[in-house]
Amino acid sequence: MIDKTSGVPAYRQVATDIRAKIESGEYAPGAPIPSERTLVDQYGVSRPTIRDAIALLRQEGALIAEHGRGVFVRPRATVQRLSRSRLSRDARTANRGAFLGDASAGGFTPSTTVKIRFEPADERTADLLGLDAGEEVTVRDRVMRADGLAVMLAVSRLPRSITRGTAIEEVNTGPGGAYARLEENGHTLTHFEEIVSARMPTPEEASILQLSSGVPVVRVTRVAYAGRAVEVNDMTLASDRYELIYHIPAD
Amino acid sequence: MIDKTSGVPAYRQVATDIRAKIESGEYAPGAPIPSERTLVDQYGVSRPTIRDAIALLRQEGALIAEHGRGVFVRPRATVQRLSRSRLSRDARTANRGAFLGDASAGGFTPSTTVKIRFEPADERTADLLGLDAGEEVTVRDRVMRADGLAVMLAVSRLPRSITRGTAIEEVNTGPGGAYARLEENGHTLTHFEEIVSARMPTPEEASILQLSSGVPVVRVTRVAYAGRAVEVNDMTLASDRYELIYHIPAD
DNA sequence: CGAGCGAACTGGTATTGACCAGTCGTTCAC
DNA sequence: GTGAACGACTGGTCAATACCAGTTCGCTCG
Repeated sequence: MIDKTSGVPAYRQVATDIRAKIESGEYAPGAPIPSERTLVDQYGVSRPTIRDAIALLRQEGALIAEHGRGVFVRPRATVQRLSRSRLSRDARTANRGAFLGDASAGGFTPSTTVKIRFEPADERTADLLGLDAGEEVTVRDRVMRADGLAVMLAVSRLPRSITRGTAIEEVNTGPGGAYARLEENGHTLTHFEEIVSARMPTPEEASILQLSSGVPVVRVTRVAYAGRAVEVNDMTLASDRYELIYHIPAD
Repeated sequence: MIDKTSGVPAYRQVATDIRAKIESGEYAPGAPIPSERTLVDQYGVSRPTIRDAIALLRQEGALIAEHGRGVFVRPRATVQRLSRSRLSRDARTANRGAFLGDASAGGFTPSTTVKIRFEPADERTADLLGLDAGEEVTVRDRVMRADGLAVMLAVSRLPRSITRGTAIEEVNTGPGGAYARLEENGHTLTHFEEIVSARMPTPEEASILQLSSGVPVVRVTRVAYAGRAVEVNDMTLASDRYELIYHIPAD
């Protein structure tokens, strides 16, 4: 099965073979593959070599290992497809915020934990919000959960000068969320800008979001404008549980 | 340095220590960390253990290994920030297509390779384009490069019934790109929908995009509508070289 | 009959040792 | 002086082996 003269490392040959068996359906999604020691016999290589192959496939997200149970083909992702296309005023007034709007569309039970703090603006925040570095900002640090499972981390920063005395500085921002409170105080929202990227999670993020290894996070930075920039929201999403949907007019 | 009684695996303790030294600046971005064999002496563990620690940090994207040279702290990503906010008719008429529009905004030299083929629609394509499975579609398979470096793979599928006889079936679609040709033929574009996710690359994608390990890809599926769905474009982007920017009106 | 213990599996961690394969500086021959 | 070759580094691969830790299930004992 393994060609030692090909120049291709043995562990890669094993990984390629297992990958092919996953794609062909011989190893079905959710089903276990043979144990490491069985694969050692099958391929005639040592256990570290088999483990290198499995590590590669785990990094690709194709396999999931469970201590004491076995190694499994990653099941198809739960397509939660939380539509994030709507930051419309209608949606805001109907719900309590953007995430709760996603929730009612996605058919899951949402919950959030919020921590409020105040801090001086760092350079990036000051730049995005048009403040001087060091000006005080209100920070809303949130963990969003869907049916109990954390799916998103979000850190909002707003100039304290426009949140003072409003429910935005409270854990519960009230009906319509922080954006509704902004509009009530004369900051009529004009548009949003979202910058999307992806990277591997830090160990802390992986722990909070309970990410299996090989699953990246999507990073979204949303800047809300009401004439001026009024909010920077840095969101970190589990890429295997969240899809972003954008609606773009043609002209 | 390593506490063998703590219950925390040695390779994780080493990884945590190296990560701290990166964050503190003791190991600077772009600079090499000590060689594996030096770290073996420093931490008093075996080489495979050191390699496990380095593998973990490579997977997190914190380190880059270069055979024969050393292991380096990943330098800050080149923020190319190719704005992809514009699918407007104005931008189309001014350039040759969406990617070339990004290019003129980003200040780099673009190049593409295109392969055209025709095939029956698979189930997903048929579903998205509102076709019967098996109907013929035109497939435009492209590799986009910025200053010679591949940054995006894109596979567009359009019903052959609306591309027949147009430059969309040619390698060079002419001024304004495929979207301009569609509009010339009576398919006035109304809106686009983009579904964004992320995952780890397949080995083939990693090879074409020259991704270092630990760098995920962003997946964007764009559906273009002209009354009906007229195009499905599956794009794969190198997340360390591309940021997506979306502009969202407030109401 | 049921609860619990233990054997036999699973993957996880770690060691020692060996050799291959790139990179780069130095040295030696021309 | 210059260029080729060598040596001393670097990381990459692989083996054989040992023991730890979580899971599962069957057998035994109450």
